[in-house]
This record gives sequence, C-alpha cells and structure tokens, in this order.
Amino acid sequence: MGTPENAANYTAKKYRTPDGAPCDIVIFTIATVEAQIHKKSLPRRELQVLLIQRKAWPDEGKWALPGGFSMPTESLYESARRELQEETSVESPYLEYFNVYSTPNRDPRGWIISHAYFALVQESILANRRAADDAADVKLFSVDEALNTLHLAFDHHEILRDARARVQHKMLTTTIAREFLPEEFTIVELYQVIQTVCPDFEDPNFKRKVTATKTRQGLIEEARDDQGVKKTTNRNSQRHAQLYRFTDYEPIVSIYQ
Amino acid sequence: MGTPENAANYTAKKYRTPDGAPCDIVIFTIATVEAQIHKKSLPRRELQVLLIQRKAWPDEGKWALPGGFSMPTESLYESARRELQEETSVESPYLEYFNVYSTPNRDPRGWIISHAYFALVQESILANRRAADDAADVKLFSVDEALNTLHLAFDHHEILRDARARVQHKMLTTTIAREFLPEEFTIVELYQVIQTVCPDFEDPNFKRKVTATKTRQGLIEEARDDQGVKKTTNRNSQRHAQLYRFTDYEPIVSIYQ
DNA sequence: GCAATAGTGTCTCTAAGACACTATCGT
DNA sequence: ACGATAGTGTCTTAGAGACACTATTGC
Repeated sequence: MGTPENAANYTAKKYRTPDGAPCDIVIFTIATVEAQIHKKSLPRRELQVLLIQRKAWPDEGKWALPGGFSMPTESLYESARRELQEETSVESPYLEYFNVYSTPNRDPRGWIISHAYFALVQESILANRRAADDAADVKLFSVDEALNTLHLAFDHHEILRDARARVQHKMLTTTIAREFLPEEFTIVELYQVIQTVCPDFEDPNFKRKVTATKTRQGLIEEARDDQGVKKTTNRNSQRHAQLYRFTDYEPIVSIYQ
Repeated sequence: MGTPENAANYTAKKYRTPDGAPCDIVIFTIATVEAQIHKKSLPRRELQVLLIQRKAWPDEGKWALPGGFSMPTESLYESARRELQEETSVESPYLEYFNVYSTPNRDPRGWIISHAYFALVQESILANRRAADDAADVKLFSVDEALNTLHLAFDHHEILRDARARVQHKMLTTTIAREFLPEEFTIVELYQVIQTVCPDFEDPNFKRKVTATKTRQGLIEEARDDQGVKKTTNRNSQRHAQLYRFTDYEPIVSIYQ
C-alpha cells in the first residue's frame, strides 16, 4: 500500500457499501381524548404517535413509523424534515435526532442503517394530515397502545420505546413542555403536559415551586397585555387562572449542586 | 405500482446508495500534566483527546479522530468498539453514541455518513497504545489545544466540539465522573475531575453537599474494608482523607422539582 | 348555594451558602 | 513548629413538603 497523493489514486468501493440510510420519525403529539361535556374542566389528554400502515413488502400491513430514504444531496436532518413535512405540513418543527439503528438484518431489503428522529407537534397541526403515497393509512395511536398491543414493522417497537424514554427524560430536564402548549398557558396545563408524558411525575406543591422559588425564577413568567396587566383565562375553570409563558432561559441541572 | 407479495418482487438499488458508514470515536481521557515534585499534592490534570495523523488522501497529514468503516455484519456499536480496541486495547469501555454527521460533501471520497461515538478511558490504559496501520502517528492532545490550534481533518473539529459539550453535560447530570476515577477516590479527586471537564463548575461547599445532603444520599458511599472500618488515603496530602465509591444509584434531576 | 378549580397561610424540617475554625501528619 | 490539605461548627436565609384554608364564578 502506497501513499496516494490525491483523489485520482483513491480507489473507492473496495468494500460492500450500505444499501440505504433512511430516516424514521417518531411524531409525538398530546391529544385530547375526552372533550369536556358541559362542565368546564381540563380534558384528559394522552401522548400519541403517528403511524403509517405499510402497503408494500416488507412488513406489508403492519404499522410503521413514517420515514424514507435520504438522498446524497441533503443532510439527514433535511431529509427528516422533508419527511415530516410530507406527513404533517408543519413549518417550524421541533425535530431532534436521537439514535441510529444498525443491527445486521434489521431490514430484509439489505444493509440499511436507519436514523431516528423524534418530532413534537401540536395536536391542531395534525388535524389536516393526509396519507402519503407509500402508505395505505395514517393514524394517531396512544403510545402505550402502540407499544403494548401493536406489532410494529421492522425494529420500530424498539425505536418508539427509545424515543419515548428520550422525550420523558427531556421533559423533566429541558423546557420541551412548551412544544405541547400554547404560547400562554396556565400552571395546571403545564402540570398536565408533564404528567401526560411522565406518569410518575407528581408534586403537590408544583405551583409554588415553579413560580415562587428563587432558583427557578426566570423559567416561566406571567403573561401580561400591552398595559402590563396580568392576563388570565377561565377556559379550564370557573375561576380565572393566571397565564404564564416560557422565557428564553434554559436551566442546567446538576446532580452535584 | 402493484403490491409485491414478497422479496422476489422487491427491486433494490433504484437510487444511489451511501458509499460508506464509518464510525469516528472521540477518545477522552483525563491526564496528569504536572507530576507533583517533592510535595504531596494533587497534580494538575486536563481533558485530553486521542488523535491520529492521517497518512493517506484525503486530508493527508492532518490530525483526525480514530475510526473506520463499519461492516454489514456488525452493528455500529460493535464497529466502534472494534476500532476503540484497536487503538487502546481497553476491554470494557465506556462507549456511547452521540451524533451523526451527514452534511453533503463532508468527505471527498463520496456520500459518507459518519457515526460519532465518544469513549471515556483511564489515563493508565492509554499508556501502552500503538499506532494503527492506517495512521502515521497517534497522540494525545489537550482538547482545548485540539480545538483552538489544530486544523483537524474532515469535520472533526465540529465532532470534537459536540463531543466535549455532550461530556460536559453528562458530567453534571450523570455519574460518568466514575469513568475517570479509581474505584475508591477522595472528595477532592471527584471535585477535580468535574472541574477538569467543566471549568465553570465551582462549589465551595462541595464536600458537604455531596456527602451530607439527604437528596444526594446514595450517590456515593464511604469505602470500608472487610472489618467495616472506613478506608482513607494520604496520597494527596499529609492528612488522611476518607475514600468514597460510587453506588449503583443514578439520580434523575428535574428542572421542575 | 353548590361545584369545581385557582390560589394562599402557615408550620416544620432540611438544605444552601458563607466563613472561620480545628485536625492530621510528613518534613 | 510549619506547611499543606482534610474536615467541622455554626449562623443566616431559603426552599421543600404538607395540609387546611380562602377566592372566584358559571350554573
């Protein structure tokens, strides 16, 4: 083996190369599952995931994560964003890479390394979704239902499980809760989003801590109108509740201090 | 387009496929840079990264992260582990996937999507390292030096920067400090590891909080010998200091509670 | 007035943060 | 005795956690 001086001497494709580098996208939303009937109260909400029923080999008929093969002219993020827009037509998505899936023979079509992203989307944006041409059907499932009762295509069960774990972790350590909330929200709505994603989360003093505690000051702030008057809403109750908004501040948490 | 019933109908390779899916590994260690001369005291330590000088096109002569092309018979983790062992001969590494790099034309050899791992290795293990056959030289660099003064091959500057950010974040939110420490360590040694990776970390009451605070109880415990007597060391000072060990407990931190 | 949700008063216990102090031990 | 690092005493202020209480308003 010599030391080639330039590209002309480089002999590519000496080895087998991958048969594709697709993206799979775990599109999460928090959906209202029980509308309030007559009484004013917080509706029940649950974490859902968008799945597509495959209409071609392999795993025809099974539910799968949306996705598709990436192209050499785009980065994987751009590819994922393109796929996401095809499904949801969301313009400025929360879209984050979280893992790669490369177990040999995970896809019968060949050596296919899949890149998994998750997206957080407001329920309202998924209202006008449409089926892509490679899918017989598109549907939102409760994540619990998808993991416990469906037989997903490929290794998508593992991908969905990993995605949920990642979102649960980020829900407690970052401010991604904002992706599931309107600009201005009440404390109870925030609390519900956290609990919907992290069922074990419980904190009787939540309101005090999130608003009054010095170390957390700056995380959220009271919403005010043009005159500086605090804004409230009574959409969830008879009594008006203070509206809050997230600030730009992203706290860093440490196990040591 | 019909609905093919099985693999025989599947026509693969309709599109261009990637030219390779390599792994790049950011191998971190914390190295002693000033041995104590005469006096007993903590040596200065710094975060270092292992780099390889390329001896072939492209970017011949530049320093690069160790890595190599993965094979269809192995997962990317196995591939990364194989590469890591070739460089360091470490048997049970801390090795974690953290990102993918797929910008078009990031590699002049073609459509090459690189998978970045970071490894945390004890300084002692890197003592008997050897050059792999595709590298002219192997060397440890201070991470600051590598980022500020070297011109790394490909997009390895970006990869190294991302890896450092990830390790800094995990240093504060997980117990990866253990990877840079002996089984049993003093509080000051732990404090130094955290500060070496995260220069902004400062906490005058560190010892109190990490040992006495209820919410952190279970993170570390006092090292004891067979008779249950507390173990101490005077390797860093004249006075003996208590030795501690990490437990299996991994705390979860939240910005809300 | 009732129901339903929003929000407060108040008490106890624990932690944070600061700073000066004591302890140990090789040289 | 000195120097260097390990570790403690103690005080003030803030937050956690619990629980019962008051407030608002549509019906």
